[in-house]
Amino acid sequence: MDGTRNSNQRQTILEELRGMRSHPTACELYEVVRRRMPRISLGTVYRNLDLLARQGHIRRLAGDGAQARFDGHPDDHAHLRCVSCGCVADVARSAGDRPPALPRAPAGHLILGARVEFLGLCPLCRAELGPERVADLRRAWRA
Amino acid sequence: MDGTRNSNQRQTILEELRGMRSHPTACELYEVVRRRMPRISLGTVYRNLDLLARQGHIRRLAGDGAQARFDGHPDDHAHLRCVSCGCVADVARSAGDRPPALPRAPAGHLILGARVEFLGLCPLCRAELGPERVADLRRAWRA
DNA sequence: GTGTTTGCAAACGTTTTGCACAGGT
DNA sequence: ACCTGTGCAAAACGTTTGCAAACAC
Repeated sequence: MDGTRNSNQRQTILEELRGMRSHPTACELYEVVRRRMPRISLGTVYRNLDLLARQGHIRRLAGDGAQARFDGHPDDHAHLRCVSCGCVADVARSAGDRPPALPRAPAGHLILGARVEFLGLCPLCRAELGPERVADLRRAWRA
Repeated sequence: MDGTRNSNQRQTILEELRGMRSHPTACELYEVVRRRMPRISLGTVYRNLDLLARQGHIRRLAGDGAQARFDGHPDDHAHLRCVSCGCVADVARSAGDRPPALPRAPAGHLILGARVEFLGLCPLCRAELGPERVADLRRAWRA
């Protein structure tokens, strides 16, 4: 029917990812899984994360340039990404907000959903930039 | 005051990026700029894209894993990213939709705005996956 | 003149891939 | 038994960095 089998490795990777509330990179998850399966390889972790993401069981958060991060809890929280350094923080989802209406898909495409990502500054970058730069950014975003 | 100078390279990179409606990767932009400045180096393109993004003049779109893409028109259109292959298509912004309300920022953070990214399937991946897989994805996203 | 920016090339870290073998069904 | 999944290591890829020379101010 499907061709995909339930390997121990895949199950363990999924369990461990589900078990953590953070958004680990592939390497971080590799380290965690390795505690239960010392002989697992990094390549296997990558292959399975890719597969699981394609099947929609987990979500891949694009790292802002370099590392991708993975989210085992696709639906409970929103993310706030620092526009300066790219780091990600969780944002509590408030009661009122609802997903944006889905637009009509361009020809041939299919729209499944929407992801809202909040953009801003983390404490470190905010301090590093200083008040003037921060004011500049606020102005730029207001436009 | 600022320390940054207006190099020819930086100006050209910004002009070319502003001149295109797509979301080129650094390499693609490098190729384009090279037609005007044959001796420019890829490193310079990266350095300037990074600088311009930090200053808020352009926006870096996190590639869904690998390449980062850059957007010279920060505000006119929404993006539809294929959850399978990661490619990006433009979506016309319809009149009704407005940016989601901004939540309270976690301590120390500053929220500047929100980006909505639609997720779905491009025509190629939709065909490649086949009706059953597509139905699975629809179900997974409805949850 | 001073300090930023560039070109070049080498280094870096992440991700992917080829292959022989192990493992699930 | 068949064919998918794995471990391993090497390669590929995007991106960053060190340095001396070039340039903007």
